[in-house]
Amino acid sequence: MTVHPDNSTCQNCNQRFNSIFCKANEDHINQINDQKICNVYKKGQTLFNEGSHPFGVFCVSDGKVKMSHLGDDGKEQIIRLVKAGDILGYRALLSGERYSASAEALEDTQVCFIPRDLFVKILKLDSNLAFDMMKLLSDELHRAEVKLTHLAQKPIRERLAETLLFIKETYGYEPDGVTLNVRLSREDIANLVGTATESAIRLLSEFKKDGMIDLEGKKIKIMQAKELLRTANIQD
Amino acid sequence: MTVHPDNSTCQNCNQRFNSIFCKANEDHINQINDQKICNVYKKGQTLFNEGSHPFGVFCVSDGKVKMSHLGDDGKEQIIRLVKAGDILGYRALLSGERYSASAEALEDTQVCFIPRDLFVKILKLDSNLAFDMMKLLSDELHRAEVKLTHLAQKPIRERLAETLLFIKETYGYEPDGVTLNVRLSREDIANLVGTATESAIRLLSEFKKDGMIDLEGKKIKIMQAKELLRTANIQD
DNA sequence: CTGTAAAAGTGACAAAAGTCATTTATTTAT
DNA sequence: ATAAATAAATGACTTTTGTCACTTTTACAG
Repeated sequence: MTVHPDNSTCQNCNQRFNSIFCKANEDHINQINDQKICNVYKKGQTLFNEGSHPFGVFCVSDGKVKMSHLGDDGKEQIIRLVKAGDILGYRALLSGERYSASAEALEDTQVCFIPRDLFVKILKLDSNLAFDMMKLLSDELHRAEVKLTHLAQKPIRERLAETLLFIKETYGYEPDGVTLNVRLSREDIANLVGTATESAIRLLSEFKKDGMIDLEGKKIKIMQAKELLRTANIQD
Repeated sequence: MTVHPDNSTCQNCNQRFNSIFCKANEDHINQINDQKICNVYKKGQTLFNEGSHPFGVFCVSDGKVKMSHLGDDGKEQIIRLVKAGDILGYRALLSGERYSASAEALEDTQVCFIPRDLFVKILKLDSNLAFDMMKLLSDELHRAEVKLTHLAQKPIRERLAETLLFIKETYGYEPDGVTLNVRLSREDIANLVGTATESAIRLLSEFKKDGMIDLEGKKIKIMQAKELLRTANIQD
């Protein structure tokens, strides 16, 4: 991971005006800056595990993280993809519960940890931040409810197409304008779609044969976004 | 529906200390009482529809409501069961979006409408309420994520057992101590489980044959909760 | 009441998706 | 650079679940 000297303070963080703290006042930003603990997680490393206690929230300044539940039979279900500027770990903290999901770095990722008490204090003092937090939770709830409905009602083919578009929305393209800007294993893709790895592999091959995508190892290129959207069959 | 004269003010509402407003101060309760608009919805009537604008939140003082998404192919997915003491309509309001779900009374239901501006104002002034709201959203998000995982990974038999236990948790039993205190159509049950109506019917019959439940029209009696729990195969 | 519509229930069949075994390719560590 | 481990791909097969057509039962309006 590149070292970002200008990035080591919250004031100069490249996500300063991109995160939920964008509207926070200088005083609060300074307090966060004083108490934050920065950390780099290598690809595959775990930020926290399902079942452990939350002691604060994580703020991602660079990198990518997946959050997942372990199903009752040990199969992973990915419930969220986290990008730079996002925070994570707030759900359990605000519920007053242990983590219900695990978080794992998808690539080398730079994260600042904000202690619980400070986060809660600022949330109490800054009602705008509290409203932004409620909006964030409401938006996530919406996403979860839509996903839940699609899992119950849509065939895997449509869900895979939707998932690819979702990855595009979340992480965007590489400079070439077609390659998804993240490397996911076929298993991760399957765990995002909610299907068996083999089924995901087969359908990806079909999508390639149909010319909608192109596959080069873990690189996925979106060749026909429109056709993919049609395949996803999204009406909302 | 029985008329509750003592129930017509928030101060005397039988859900006064059961709702999210239980810790609100007297002044705020008085303001809510002054501005609230009470209404009775008959069974089958709609409180609001997916796609329309939220102008406030609903507080249920008596009755039961289902909230559901319409899937892309027109099939309904029930995403929440609402009981007396619960509020509804807050998700869209806090997101600043239109309703993403519809709400329909499952039986005659008494509801108070709290205007948007008042709700937001009190939320801004009372940080405890704001935190309770964040907790509510976080809990709902957790529920949605668990449900999403189960939809992706568990067979319908397990999900139906889980759904019956969920209905029990939500609405409890009638005085006999075994009959679920709500009448749902087979279609509603299927839309809660996320399956075809015929599959739900078949499995309910199996559960009855196995002695776990008893069916009398729309009455469902839980005969062996433990066996049902084992069938649900829940590890968390 | 009683006819009509809606809901519940059933069977046969088709489609979708998962599982298992095996091969091939790609990483990774030494 | 190369062996070993891990991931991807593929085929055959099974299981699960959905669909359609139909019968029976229940609810309800006139």
